[in-house]
Amino acid sequence: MSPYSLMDDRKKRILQAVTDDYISTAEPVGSRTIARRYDLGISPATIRNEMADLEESGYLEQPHISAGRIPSQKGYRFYVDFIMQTKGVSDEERLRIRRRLEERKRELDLVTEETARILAQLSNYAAFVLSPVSRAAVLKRLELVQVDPQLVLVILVVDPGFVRTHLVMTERQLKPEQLAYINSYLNSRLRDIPLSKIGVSLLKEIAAELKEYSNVLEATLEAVVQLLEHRQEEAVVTDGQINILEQPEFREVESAKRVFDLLAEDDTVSGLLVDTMNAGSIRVVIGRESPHPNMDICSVVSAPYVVDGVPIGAIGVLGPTRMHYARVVAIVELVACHLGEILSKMLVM
Amino acid sequence: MSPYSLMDDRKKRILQAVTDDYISTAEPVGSRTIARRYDLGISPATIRNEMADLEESGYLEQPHISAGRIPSQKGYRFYVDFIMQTKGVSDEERLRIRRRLEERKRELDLVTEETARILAQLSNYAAFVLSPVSRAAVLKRLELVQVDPQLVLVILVVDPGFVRTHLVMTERQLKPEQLAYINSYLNSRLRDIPLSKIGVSLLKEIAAELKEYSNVLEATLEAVVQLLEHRQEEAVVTDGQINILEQPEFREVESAKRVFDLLAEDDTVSGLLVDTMNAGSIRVVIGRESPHPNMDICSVVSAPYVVDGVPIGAIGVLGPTRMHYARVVAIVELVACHLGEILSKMLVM
DNA sequence: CGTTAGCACTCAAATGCATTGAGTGCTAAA
DNA sequence: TTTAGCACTCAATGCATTTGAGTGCTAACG
Repeated sequence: MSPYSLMDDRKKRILQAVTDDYISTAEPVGSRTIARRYDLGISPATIRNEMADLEESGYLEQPHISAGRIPSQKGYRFYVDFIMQTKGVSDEERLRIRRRLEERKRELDLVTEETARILAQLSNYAAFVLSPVSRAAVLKRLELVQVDPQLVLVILVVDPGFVRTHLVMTERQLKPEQLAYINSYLNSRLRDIPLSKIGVSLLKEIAAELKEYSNVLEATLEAVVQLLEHRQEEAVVTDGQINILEQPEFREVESAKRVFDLLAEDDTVSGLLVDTMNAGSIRVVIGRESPHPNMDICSVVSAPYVVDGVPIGAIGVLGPTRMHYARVVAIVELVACHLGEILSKMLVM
Repeated sequence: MSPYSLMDDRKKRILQAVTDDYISTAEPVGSRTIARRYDLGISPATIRNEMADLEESGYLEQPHISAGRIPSQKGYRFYVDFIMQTKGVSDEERLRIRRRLEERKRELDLVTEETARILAQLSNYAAFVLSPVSRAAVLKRLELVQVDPQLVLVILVVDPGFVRTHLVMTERQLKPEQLAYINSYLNSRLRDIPLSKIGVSLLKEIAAELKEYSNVLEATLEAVVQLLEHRQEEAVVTDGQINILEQPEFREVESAKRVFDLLAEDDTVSGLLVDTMNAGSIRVVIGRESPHPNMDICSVVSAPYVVDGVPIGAIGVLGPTRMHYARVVAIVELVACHLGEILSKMLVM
């Protein structure tokens, strides 16, 4: 028997009322309150009966016997899936989002940072952005520049969208012709190769072919590996952690600390975002639905962003389980959409 | 009359006992406790009398009339200036610091991040690092590389120690000779010029001289300005904010939030570090000695780090006024010293 | 038969009050 | 000058009481 078969329309409206009210007040909601505040045309007694049913089937729970009800995990889940209507974002806000992103269009890092900031400000929760990684990303160019008798600058240009540099010490200075030769050789071997194909083995092969320059090359190629890895590490940008402290459920420092710990472990957050990216659609993870123990008191709304129909990253908002889902879902969806559009302009180059 | 004239040796020892005890327990200290825990050879009554004197002259205060004493701001100041002995750091720790820094020696950003992390871990407070900026920094090289028909990569190499890149859109593709010409011209004008001298006026002048390429140059030079500014913004790296939540004085979320707000405003922290760098020596700022209102419940220990005798940056630790000054001062001094040494190896190139 | 009113019941939170204990200042004795 | 003794203060603690919002159950109502 599906659990939802028990859910008639009136129960739905009551669950909605309880959830809406609890989301905005953070106080358990009683039957009287609902009868007063929401015009359902039924008496507190009837509401009590319905609430008892809802509790029995697991959508509501009582912190203690003589308190009002609050939504359970299952209740939030039902609310998110079948009840709430995502709240439209005002045109003005929409415009502001777009404008702020446009302004930062120049550099990829800045766009992701700005996105995180926008999300945090709009949602009033903590926000994070997984930087765009493209499976199709290719090494566009690899350049060595002698900047000093003993220093070579390695420049990696990756398409779509980022540039990394690294300084390498060399023992002897290379002549310009030598450098030019190495450059053109490296580019002939590596240009337009997908990053995923560039591994230690390929690089070793190249080093062997150019072994007269092994001196420079070893360090250089090691740097290449590092740079490509380093990018992965850096992939998550966070903002708005402070907002966590505004939430009444985190008034006790203990619980706040658990959330901060959660945010500090990059793995957890980035894993979640990667999952969302792969899933390819907006996701709402409520409390213990996530395996992570510190997540039990939190929910996360996350969405991938898409360029040319391919998800290349994801964004997310983390708040208490009592999260303003309707609004946050709308915001996350909207921001993800704008971000995708902006990036598609930037990355198609 | 100097306030210190009243401070005989016994008073000093009592102030030390009170401060040490309060620093480790976070509880107001009474005369009995001191008599028991510290072997001063005097009775609680005597201690009471001395404490009354110390309170009168402003070194101690009472949270309420029937509680023990805690050090006042002035008390901490005296403790820091005249009483405490900075606590040696174990050789093992010393070695670990050095090794961790050595590992990250490759890239400047990584060194500052690692430094912040080390400081936070050792001190158990929040830590920050002002990235090295050298007044003597010069633009070592400015290179334009065509990476795509419509994209030019601007590379800035600054000595000492960092590289920035930026992508610029161009309307038409430049021929290699043209690019080479621009490159060599720009380098002839800008190479080895101190960053502080590179302003809008100089760049405008150059743009005028090369006005046949104004198309590319405008965007490029604008990017140069942005990059040099952007570096300033990014200058402070922070770590260990979570440690703040461990401190009993921040158990109330309100006060924790004030500190987080403080840390979130980059200006405050970076201003403080810049001051320290300019001052050229270790500084301890206690509570309201700082003008910033949210600092009243905090203290900061900060020290410049020095390359070739010149302070080029600063590091700092922020904790509650009840900070473990002796230990933190030792740590900050030590880390600053190691950082300076590591950087001098990196930057002299 | 679903809905509502009434009522007894529950329990967290707030309130009031006495107790405890760590701490103080003052005074007088050592 | 130091210390012992003593009266005093006051935050914190514990405990009983009250309050009030909320519930479940039952019986009456349309």
